[in-house]
Amino acid sequence: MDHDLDSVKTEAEGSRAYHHGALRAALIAAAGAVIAERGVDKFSLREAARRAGVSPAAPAHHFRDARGLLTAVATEAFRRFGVALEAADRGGDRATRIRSQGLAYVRFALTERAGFDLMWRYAMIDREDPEYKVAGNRAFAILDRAARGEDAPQADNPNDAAYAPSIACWSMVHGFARLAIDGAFGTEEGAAEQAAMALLPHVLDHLAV
Amino acid sequence: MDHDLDSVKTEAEGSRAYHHGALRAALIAAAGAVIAERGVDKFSLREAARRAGVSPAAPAHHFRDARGLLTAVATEAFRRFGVALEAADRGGDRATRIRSQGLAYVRFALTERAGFDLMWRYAMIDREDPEYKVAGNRAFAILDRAARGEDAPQADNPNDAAYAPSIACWSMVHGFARLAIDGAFGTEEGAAEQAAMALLPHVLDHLAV
DNA sequence: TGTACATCAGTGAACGCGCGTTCACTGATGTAC
DNA sequence: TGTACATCAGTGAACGCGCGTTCACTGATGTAC
Repeated sequence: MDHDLDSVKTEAEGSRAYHHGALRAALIAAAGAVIAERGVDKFSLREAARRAGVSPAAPAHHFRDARGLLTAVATEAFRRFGVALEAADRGGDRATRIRSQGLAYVRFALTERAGFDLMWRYAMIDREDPEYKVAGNRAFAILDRAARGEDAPQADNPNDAAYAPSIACWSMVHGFARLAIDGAFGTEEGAAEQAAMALLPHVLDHLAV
Repeated sequence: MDHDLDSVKTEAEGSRAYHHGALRAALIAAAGAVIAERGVDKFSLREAARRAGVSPAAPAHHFRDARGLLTAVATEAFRRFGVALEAADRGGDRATRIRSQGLAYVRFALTERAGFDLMWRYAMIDREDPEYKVAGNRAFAILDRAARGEDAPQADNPNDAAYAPSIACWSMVHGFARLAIDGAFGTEEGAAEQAAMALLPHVLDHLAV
């Protein structure tokens, strides 16, 4: 959770004049806050600048454009995502690890909805950005190690059928998370979380690896 | 596939003056074409009106506002979706039916990406619209009958654990479809389709019902 | 069958909005000598 | 240690844009008598 604007700003306190000091980080935090509050669709670069206490032209010195900033936000989200998956994994047999990571996957999606949304919104970010790709691949690798075991052979082609067990896990938890977020289990406040608690453990029982 | 603007327009040809004759249908078709071409995010009511050959104020006579039009588009997409699932189901045992519908689910998502996207974009549509809800529930019921068998008991609460087998299927195919659409299996032209062909059958092997 | 008139389905101009980006600029920083 | 100056990181005004919706209107349709 890094949407904490104040903490970022405080770091730079004192140099409260022309030079912000940590504007790059502050803009990423502000942009995260904007999408968390208004939704990914309603993001605006001006609003992010406004929240960072800076003129609308300032972001251009740190990010090429709005897409560049959002790509950085998505990359950070992917990193936190990887960390969350890793932290949830307490070892054990494959079935156990898959359950732990699966629950963490959905928990992250529901907790950081906006970030999770953005991570996959390729219309708004630059998927070819190297840092974004690294963060994404790293998250998948963590999931893959749990699903196929620590020393499963790595195929050359990422679409190799050998990855089917991992992709099956991934698909199921990703689908569940998306359905929950998108209101398939109810649109009322908290419905997604409730459905996750009531249904996810049983749903994961139907995953055969 | 109903994004065929011309066919709708042709119906009304002759009365080429003030009254369009079938503007409601034409607007739905035009809006479908807009999102198919530019993506859901880039939809614009004015553009849809333009394509239907009508002034930007005209849609207001048939739909409350932009959201109303998009809700109608999403509803139509959900209907076609249900039809596609039903058509794919050639009977057989549960495993067979699940495979058939699962393949159809992903095929629909990849073929009608924009419509599929919109169906779940609750920021852009009115999820409480009765027709939308009916179309959505109907599609789920079709999937549910295949996954749990024709005469499985219906629970009162749609989040009842009894539905776990259906929601497991749903999650897996939905997740796979989303990942494919969102470029997780490659961002090049046709990568999603190729991944679906190469991976989906193996992925579905990991579904235990 | 003809006519008056209400209703319906359009027009097109105008509104105000917030957006992303560009521009010429200026203040602060840091480095070379 | 002091100073000149290049570079960096900001400003704020302005640009043009396309949008959704509103408005007063008008032409076509259909219905009551």
